[in-house]
Parts: sequence; C-alpha cells; structure tokens
Amino acid sequence: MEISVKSEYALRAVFDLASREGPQPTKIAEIAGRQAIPQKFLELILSQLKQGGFLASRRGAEGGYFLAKPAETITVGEILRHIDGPISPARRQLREGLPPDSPFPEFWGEVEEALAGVLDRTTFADLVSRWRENSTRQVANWQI
Amino acid sequence: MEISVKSEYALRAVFDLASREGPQPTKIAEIAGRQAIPQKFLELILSQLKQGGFLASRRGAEGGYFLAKPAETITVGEILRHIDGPISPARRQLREGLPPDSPFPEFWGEVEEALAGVLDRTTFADLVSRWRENSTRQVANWQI
DNA sequence: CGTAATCTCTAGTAAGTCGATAGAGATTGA
DNA sequence: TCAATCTCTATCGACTTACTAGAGATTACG
Repeated sequence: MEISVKSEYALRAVFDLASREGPQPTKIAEIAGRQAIPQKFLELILSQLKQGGFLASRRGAEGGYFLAKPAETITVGEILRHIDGPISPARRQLREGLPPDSPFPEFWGEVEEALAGVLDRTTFADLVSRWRENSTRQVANWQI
Repeated sequence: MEISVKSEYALRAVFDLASREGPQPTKIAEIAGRQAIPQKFLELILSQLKQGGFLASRRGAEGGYFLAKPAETITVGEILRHIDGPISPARRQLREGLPPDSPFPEFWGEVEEALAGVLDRTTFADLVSRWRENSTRQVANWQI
C-alpha cells in the first residue's frame, strides 16, 4: 500500500522547486541537500520528471531545474502516476477466473475515487501555501 | 500503491466464506477453486487470517474454514492491515532530515483518512449484499 | 481401530523490484 | 579554455513477493 521512496522523493523535489519563486534554476545538489535525497538518485528522478513535462532544466554552470509550468497546475496525483504508475490499489491482471458478478471491481472503483479525490485536487501551490502557514504559525509560537 | 496479491486473495477468501450461510466449514480446495487462488498459497493465507481472529477452522475429514464472527463485523480495512500492514501510503521512516514545517505529514494524513473512510466502512456483509444485487440484476437481464 | 481427508507448520526458492551508485558525455557561463 | 552542471547508460546488492514442498497433527467414519 505504500508509495515508492522514489515517488516520495519526487514529490519533495517538486515541492522544493515550487517553493522557490522566480525563474532562476535550482541545482540538483541544493535540492538533494535540503530534502535529504541521495544526489545521484535524485538526478534520475528529476530527469524523469522532465520527460513528463513537469520540470525544465538548464545545463552548465549556473544551470539547474525549475518548474515547467505554474505550481497551481501540477497536482500530487499527476506526479505519483508518472513515477509509480496507476494509483488504484487493485491489481488489473488478477481479475481472470473471477465470477463476473464479483463485487470487488466496483469496490475498488470507490477506493480509487476516494484516493483520487485528494491526490488530484491537491496542487503544489496548495502545499506551498500550507507550508507558509505552518511556518508563520511556528514563528508565532516561537516568539511567544 | 498496489496492495499485495496476498491481500487480494485474502479478501476474496473471506468474501467467499461470508457468502455461504450456515456454520458448515468450507474446504480450502473449494475456496481455491472458486476464487482462482493457488491452493498451497491459500493455506498460508487462511492460517494467517485465523491467527488474526477473523476465521476459525476444523481439521480432519469434513473439516474446513468458516468465519469466526458475523460478516457485519469484519471490514475490508481490517483484513488489509492484518495482511499487508499499515495502510498509509507515506513512509514512516522517511521523515528524518525533513524540515519540521513540511506540509507532507498533514497531507498524507488527509490521504489516509480518505482511504480509511472507504476501507473501514465497508464490511463483508456489504460486499455480499452488493453481490446479491448484482446477481439478481444479471438474472433479470438474462430473463428479458 | 484404521484409513482417508483435511488442516498445520516449517522451509525453501526463483524471479522480480527497489534504491542506489558509477562513470563517461554533453552543454553552458565566465 | 575550464569548471560547473545536467544527461545518459549500465550495473548491483538487498530485499520482497508469490509460490511450492513435504512432513505432521487432527478428525470423521466405517
């Protein structure tokens, strides 16, 4: 039932980029450091996210990665599907030999809907604004 | 994001037992046949479900498995957790090195809630009654 | 009592996936 | 030109998963 570590890294990386404003690229090494991700592994992940059209990059000195589109238009669900494949917890293949009136396909459909509801509704802009709220709340507590 | 094949088999097996009324035990071989599950594998699974208190069994000739409690009191979520472990898609360990104001823990909490909402609300009695509805609907169509 | 039919328990294992690493190559800025 | 960076391909060990084997324990029944 768990998502892969790779997906978790991917989400963190996109979030990291979404939380920096402006179009200046961010170096892989910086993201890796801030988000506690093995750098060489992160390279693969970022490259894959670029293939998916979520990120863009610039090579060479002062190069790096940046969002290919606004954070409001990237959802968590999209990233998960691109890295881990379909989100449904049910196995597609395993349906063979099952009676045609099995209640499970319908049931898994409901589960998938519930999941997709949250995953596809949440954009990285949402995550960033939540993060800002948390930060200010923490600063407030800090000052008391 | 997928559940294990083992869990899927476990759900089917419990459903199979829930759909037979009366206290007479059902043989492993029968369940395996009807639900298209490798028999030796199913033996392990049923034994594990018995450990969990969901099933009971009788050995020897005319032995077999049966529900240890009413189908109304067994939820899909319980079975999944007992076979596959915690349901949350987020990794517990992977939190180290993350900034304390990360928005992800809260987000995963929401996802888990959405999932648990469906999984813990659905009992095997629900699945059986759905199944009966599907059957009659099909029979109805058949007769037309 | 004895035998066949079942469940029960302990190992084991082949294949695949996952997380990660290595290293050479291409591109860019200064 | 040189250093910094992304890019691409290959590889690898550890772990998990799905499944199998086989002997043992228990029960119904004649």
